[in-house]
Amino acid sequence: MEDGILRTLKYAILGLISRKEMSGYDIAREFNAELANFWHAKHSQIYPELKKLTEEGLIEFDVKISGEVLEKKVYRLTPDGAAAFREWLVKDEELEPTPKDVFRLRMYFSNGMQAAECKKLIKAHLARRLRKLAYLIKCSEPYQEAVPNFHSDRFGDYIVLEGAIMRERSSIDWLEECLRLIDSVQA
Amino acid sequence: MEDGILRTLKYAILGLISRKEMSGYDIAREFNAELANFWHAKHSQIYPELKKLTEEGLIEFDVKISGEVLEKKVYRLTPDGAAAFREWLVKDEELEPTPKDVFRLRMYFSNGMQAAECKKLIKAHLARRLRKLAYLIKCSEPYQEAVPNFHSDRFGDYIVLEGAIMRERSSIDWLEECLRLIDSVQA
DNA sequence: TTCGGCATGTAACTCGTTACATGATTTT
DNA sequence: AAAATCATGTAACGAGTTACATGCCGAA
Repeated sequence: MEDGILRTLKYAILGLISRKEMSGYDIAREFNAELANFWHAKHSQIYPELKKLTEEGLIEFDVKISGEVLEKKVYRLTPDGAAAFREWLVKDEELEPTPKDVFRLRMYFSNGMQAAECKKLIKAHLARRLRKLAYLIKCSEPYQEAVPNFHSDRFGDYIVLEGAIMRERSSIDWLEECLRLIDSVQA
Repeated sequence: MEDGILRTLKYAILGLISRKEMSGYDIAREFNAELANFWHAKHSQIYPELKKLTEEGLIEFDVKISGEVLEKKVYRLTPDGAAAFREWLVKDEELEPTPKDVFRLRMYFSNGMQAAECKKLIKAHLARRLRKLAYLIKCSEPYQEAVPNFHSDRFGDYIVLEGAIMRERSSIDWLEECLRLIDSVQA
């Protein structure tokens, strides 16, 4: 009974490395691309974690040289690492606490604003959400012709992207509903 | 130009106290009731924050006695505190990074599972989400007869609850879509 | 009288961010 | 020659959790 704490970054990294060999830099790049729609991490968190996972014997690396001298550590899973990842992957966990949302917190206190102020705030937020939605839809274009096969790793990419789009649309619907409610309800 | 860091807990507490006088215990209770749908905090974080806000001159308290000796610190905003809260409330901020989601992370790596395993995991998660949705709908019942007026503090309660319901439905739609996709797409 | 809820706090720890620090390689 | 990107790390701090620690009050 270890791992009372979650260490999700650990498994995110193991999962990425299980797909293909990667350096810390590569991992950081992934965490700031499409993956960022449900997980992210900075290199300052990644490098120490890679060191720790190496010490725990879950991953190992070879040093590759780019150009003349620049060193690059390319990591892969050990059998222990692959087993640890597998075990985590199929674990059925309780719902996490709802993530914090500063905008919703503001809306909770909306009675402290003028209706006009509040609507302005919502409209600005809505514009950002619409831009984000447009970006996500653009990302999903390559998948629209044919849904990837379940056993390819593009299947995971595809479903989480679809999820992000649905989540974004739901936020937008809510914001529009808020605007309607304010108009219909202010004294 | 202070507050480069966010200190959102600070404003969540100021906002709660602005509605009515509260003790640390009361605040902790709020943070684990309906409010938990977009913000939460434990008493171990709240008490030190209250101390800090008092030192900063944003809140002040009277000690009330319950029964014979039990002391209770009832906090209220100072004028400075009210001003600081107002300023934060109407601030238009950038979109936050998408919140982390362990379940979506697992789905991203779904090609590491058998289709049957994956569907089982999704169904278990779906059941939890449906329970949560039922709970949220129950919470929203008191508001259904008449939408609260914009200037009452029940308006904020109402719209964030509606938002939580819409978000939950969107998650559920996505999970059902995932199940359909797996069925339609496995080799 | 015991149990659940009221009430307040601190300590140790994990997780995550920003900033500090360095240097090589490729592209313009 | 400069700028962007590749590449790896550490230090200091802020945010949040779990566990420790104490004690009162009201109801069954």
